[in-house]
Amino acid sequence: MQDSNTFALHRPEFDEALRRGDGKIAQIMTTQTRAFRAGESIIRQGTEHEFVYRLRTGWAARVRTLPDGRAQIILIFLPGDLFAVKSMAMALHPDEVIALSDVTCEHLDYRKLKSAFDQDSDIALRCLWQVMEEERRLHNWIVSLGQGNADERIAQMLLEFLGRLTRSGALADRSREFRLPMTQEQMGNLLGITTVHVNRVLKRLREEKTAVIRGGVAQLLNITALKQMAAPIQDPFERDEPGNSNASDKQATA
Amino acid sequence: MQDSNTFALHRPEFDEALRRGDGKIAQIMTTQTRAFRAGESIIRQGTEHEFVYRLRTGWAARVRTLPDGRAQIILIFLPGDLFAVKSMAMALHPDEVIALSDVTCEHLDYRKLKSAFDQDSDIALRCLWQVMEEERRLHNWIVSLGQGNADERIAQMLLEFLGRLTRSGALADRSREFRLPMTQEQMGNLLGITTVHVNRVLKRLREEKTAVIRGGVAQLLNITALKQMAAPIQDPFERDEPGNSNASDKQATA
DNA sequence: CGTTGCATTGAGTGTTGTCAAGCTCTGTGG
DNA sequence: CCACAGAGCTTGACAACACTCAATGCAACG
Repeated sequence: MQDSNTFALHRPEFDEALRRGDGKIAQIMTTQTRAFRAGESIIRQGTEHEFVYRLRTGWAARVRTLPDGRAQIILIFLPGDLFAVKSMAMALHPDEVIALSDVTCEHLDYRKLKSAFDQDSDIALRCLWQVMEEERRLHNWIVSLGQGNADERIAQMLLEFLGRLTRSGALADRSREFRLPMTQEQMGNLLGITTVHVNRVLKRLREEKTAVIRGGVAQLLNITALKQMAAPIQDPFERDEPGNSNASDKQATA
Repeated sequence: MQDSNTFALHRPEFDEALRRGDGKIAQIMTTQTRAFRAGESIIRQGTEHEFVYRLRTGWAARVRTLPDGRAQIILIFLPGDLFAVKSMAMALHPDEVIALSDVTCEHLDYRKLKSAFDQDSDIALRCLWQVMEEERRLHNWIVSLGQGNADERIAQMLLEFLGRLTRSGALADRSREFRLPMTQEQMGNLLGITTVHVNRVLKRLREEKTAVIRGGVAQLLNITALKQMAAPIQDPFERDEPGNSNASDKQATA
């Protein structure tokens, strides 16, 4: 979260406060650390919860499991993200949060965070920002699910991961390869399509040398092509973000 | 927003503060009122915005319009809702907000709200709550779009409207009829299906005497049937909400 | 009466889902 | 070292839900 682009979309006058808040939260949370294995449940559906979490390493996902066994992944959390900020105002969690890979995360009693929240506007702003940034992603995702076909959704997903990892500093600026700790079934649950269809699209992307997703690693070989695929449903701002789309992308694809 | 059920899902210790915050915000905003006709744009896509709004009467929607002309309605605002709370932290609006019916709303410079926010924790909590409640609805909507078929989505939409209107006090507790100021095209844009298909499902609901949507008015004739339709994708908490599902519903359907 | 916006309906198409089988890889235990 | 099991990936054949295109109906309005 050191990268100055992290807060690029937001009012400049808050940038400093947000960065301070980020550091402060990381600091007050650092005393309480927990580890989870891939597949474990970090927060269980329907439980009362007392904690706000900060993901330190690994990937996690918010999942809603339906009575008939279907599941929808609502949101993916990457290192640096806060989650269950809602604990501060909601009694019960409607969804489960599971570890997609091995995970370490810090947590803090929501009452403690709430009092820090009241006393320190940097911390309040950082929490608010997390909620708003998530909301922005949720909006994008709704557009994706509502209007996009399978190709568009998959391209959008890959670009979102690349962008978030790059902006959070977890990835070298020019790197187009990252660990993607999700099975095709999980991708299907995120994208609202079946495993079989995820597989068909990934196969085509591989054949077309656009992207190779294999063994938990994603290589985005042709960013331009992915952007063209995702373009119809893309967040209008996403295109202008630094490190995400610029001249070098187009050159890199030749 | 007088109804005590409004905040039923949330930690009881905050209920009072939320209600106070709601009143205070309504009060400080009440000086600045604007009116819009159905179809007008309240906030334009991509513009810089200075205001936070509170919807007083009428329905509004957050819409993302895609380059190729498709549109997705991301969220529906009903009377009492705050919107563009994000103005406090984001410079540009990625989406448009349009008036679905004739609308009146109050607004306030985000800086003024921000300073009220800093000085009064009731107000801060009310803003935070708005964002979180929206997030809850967004989560539900993602499940709906990702996992539901057209029938399930339409049933879910109708029940959500009924629940929100009832909880906000805009509707008598036992009433199953409300103004629904949306065209079938707009419903399609909300539900992620085409106008033609919306029409076919509504026709069937009408024939089955489950619900009649006509001339901007919705009559939910058979709530139980609608709940059965929506059940597979329903928010687990939604079922337990007061005024939404209870014995009287089942009786009312015979 | 035209016109305009919205609702309705039909016929044909296609993207995606379903079902089912086989494959690959990895770890484990004999 | 091999056999086996299990998880995840891959593929094919077929079905279906929803889309497209296109026409018509209908009411409100100038």
